[in-house]
Amino acid sequence: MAVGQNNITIADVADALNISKTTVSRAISGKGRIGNETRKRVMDYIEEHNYVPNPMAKGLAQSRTYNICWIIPADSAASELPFFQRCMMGVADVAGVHNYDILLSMVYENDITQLERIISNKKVDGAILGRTLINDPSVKYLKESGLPFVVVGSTEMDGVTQIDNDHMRACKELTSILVMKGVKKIALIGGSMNHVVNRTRRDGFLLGLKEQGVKPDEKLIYLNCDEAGSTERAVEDALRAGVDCIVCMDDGICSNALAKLKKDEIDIPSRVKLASFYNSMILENNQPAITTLSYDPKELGSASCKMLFDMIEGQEVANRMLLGYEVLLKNSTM
Amino acid sequence: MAVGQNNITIADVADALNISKTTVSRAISGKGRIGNETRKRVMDYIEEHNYVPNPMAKGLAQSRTYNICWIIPADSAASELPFFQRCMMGVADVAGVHNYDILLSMVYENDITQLERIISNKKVDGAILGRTLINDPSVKYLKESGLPFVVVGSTEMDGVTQIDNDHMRACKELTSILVMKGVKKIALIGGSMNHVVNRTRRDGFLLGLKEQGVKPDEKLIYLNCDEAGSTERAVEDALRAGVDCIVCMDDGICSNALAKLKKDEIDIPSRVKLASFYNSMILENNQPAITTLSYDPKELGSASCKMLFDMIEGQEVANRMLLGYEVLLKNSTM
DNA sequence: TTGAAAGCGCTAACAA
DNA sequence: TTGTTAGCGCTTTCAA
Repeated sequence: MAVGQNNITIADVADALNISKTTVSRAISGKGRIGNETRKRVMDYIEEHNYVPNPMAKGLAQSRTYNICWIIPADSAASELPFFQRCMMGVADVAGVHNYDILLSMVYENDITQLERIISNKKVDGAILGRTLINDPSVKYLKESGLPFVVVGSTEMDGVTQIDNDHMRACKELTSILVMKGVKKIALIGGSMNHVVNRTRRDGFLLGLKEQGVKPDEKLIYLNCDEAGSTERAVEDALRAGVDCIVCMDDGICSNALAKLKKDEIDIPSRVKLASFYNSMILENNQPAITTLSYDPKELGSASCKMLFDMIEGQEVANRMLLGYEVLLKNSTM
Repeated sequence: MAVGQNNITIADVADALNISKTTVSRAISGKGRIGNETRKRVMDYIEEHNYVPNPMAKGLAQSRTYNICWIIPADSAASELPFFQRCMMGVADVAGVHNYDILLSMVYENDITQLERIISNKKVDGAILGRTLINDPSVKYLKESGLPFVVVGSTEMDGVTQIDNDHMRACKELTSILVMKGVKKIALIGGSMNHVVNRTRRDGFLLGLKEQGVKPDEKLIYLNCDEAGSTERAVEDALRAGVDCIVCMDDGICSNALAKLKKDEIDIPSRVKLASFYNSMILENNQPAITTLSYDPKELGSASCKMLFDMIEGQEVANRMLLGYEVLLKNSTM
C-alpha cells in the first residue's frame, strides 16, 4: 500500500464510529476523560486502518513542530571531524524516543541567516548548538529568540544551559601524568583561541603543570595553529628549545605534528614524546599509537538532547553539566 | 526584540491595511492578480512590522512541509567518513535557496522505523538517500511511499532516480594507468559487496585490466574486508603472492593497509606500490602521499538536491546522472 | 463521559 | 483587481 496516499483523518474515524472528532482526539492523546470502551473502539479502528495523525495540523493547533534544530558549523574544517556526526547520533536517538525529528542548520562564523530563517519561521521547538565560539552570534541570537536551547561545549555567556566533557580536568590529569612519568620540558600546540574549548584545554594544561609544581614556559605554548604550516613551525621551534614532550590540543594538530616529525625522521618516543588532548582513529592506528584523552561524543549528544526536552517541557535544568573522559596511555609517551 | 514572540499574522496585516487576507496572501506569494500599489502597501507594512509567515499554516493549507529528508546510515563505521557531511553541505546549500530545510533520518541496515515515521507523518516533501545497499529497504520503502526521492550512489532497483560519480570509469582509468606505468601483478582489496559502490569499483578495476590486456587473478581480489584484521591478512597474502601493487577500494581500507605495511616495514613504493579508489586527508598527508581517485561529495549533494526539486516541481528528470572525478597520481605509485 | 463549535494561520476556488 | 467563503486536520474551551 502506498503510504503516501494515506489520507484518513480524525474526521473519518469519527464518522465511521459515529462519535465526535473530539472523542477521537481524546482517545488518541490520552488527555481528558473518556470511557474505556470508547477508547478501545477508537484505538482498534485506527490500528486497523492505520491512521497516522497529521503533524502539521497538530502543530498548527498546538503551536508545536515536533522538530528540534541541530546546529553545526558549516566550514569544512569542522566537517572533517567525526565529532559532530557522532554527537548527532546521540541527539537523534533521544529525539526519536520523544517522537521528535531533527532539523539541520548549518552556520558560518559570520553568517547565521539559515538559523535565523528556521527560528523565525517557527520550524522547531528547541535547538542544540554543536559548537560554540567566543562571542558566538548563534548563542546571542538564540538567547534573544527565547527558544529553549542547549549548548554542547562551553560558552562564556551566562544564562545559557551548557553541557560538555570535563576538558579542564581531563587535560590537567593527562598533563600531570606526563610530568609524573618524568617529562621535563613540555610544549603545548593548540588551535584557535576563538574556540572556547581550546582555552579550556590550555587552562587545564597549565593547572596540570601547577599541580606538579612545574613552572610553565610561555614560549613553549603555541596557540592559534590552525594550519599545517604553523604547527610545523611550532614543532621545529619546540625541538630547537629542547623539549622532551609535545602535547597537541586535538587530533588534527597532532596528525600534522606527526607528519612533520616523520618527515624530519624524529623518533617517537625516544627523541620526543607525543600526546593529544583529543583522540581519533588516525592517532590510534599510528605507529606508535598516540597517548590521548578520549571522550564519547554520542553520550554528549544524547545528554544534551535530554536536557533540551526537560527545558521544552518546562522543567528546571542544571545550568551546566560535565561528562567524563578517559586517559589512554599509549606507546608515544612510554 | 524577542523573535520568538513575533505573533503578527496575515489577518493583522489585512486589518491594519483595511484589505482582505486574500489580498495580503496574494501580495506575499506573488500569485494571482494584484494592483501594484496595493502590493507595495502590503510589502512595506510587513517589512516594517517584520511579519514572518507561519510555515505550519502554509503547509497545512498547501499540503507542503518545506522540508526534505536527508537519509544517512546510522552505523558508526559510516559516520567516520567525512563523505556524508560534505555531501550534506551541498544538499543544504541548494535546499536553502529554495527556502527548504533539511530533516534528518538515520537508518540502520535493518531498521528504518525512523524513516517510516517521518514519511508517514508527512513531515517532508521529498527525500535524498545518502547511500544505498544491495536490496536496500529504504529504497523499497521510498518507492512504495510515492514520495519524490533521489538516491546518491547507485541501486540495482529500477525506476529510481540516481546520481553518482562515475566510479566505474574512474576505477577503470586508474587501474589502466597503473598497468601502463609498468605494474605487473596487482591486488585489489575491497569492502563489503553489500554496497553497490564496491561492486562498481571492482567492475571498474576488472575493466581497467581488460583494457590493458591483463588477465585478472581471482586470488588477488580480496573482498568484504570490513575490519582491519581482514585487510591485514589480505596484504600479507598479496605480498606472499608477489604482487608489486596493491589497490584499495577506499581510504579506510587503504589506511589499514598502510598501517600494516608500516608495521612490517615494507617500503612504498620501492617494495610495493599502493593506490586507493577513494581519497582523504589521511592518504594525502601520508609519507609518501598515496595515489588516489578524488571526488567532490559536495557537488554530489547539491546536484542530487537540484534533481529532487525538479521532481517535486513535477518536471521530468533523467533517470541517472553521473558526475566526474580526478586521478591524483602521487609518490606511492612512482 | 461525550459533543458542538470555534479556532490555529494560511490558501484557493468562486464571485463580485 | 479585490473580497467572500470554505477549507487544510487537529485541539480545546464550553456545554450538555
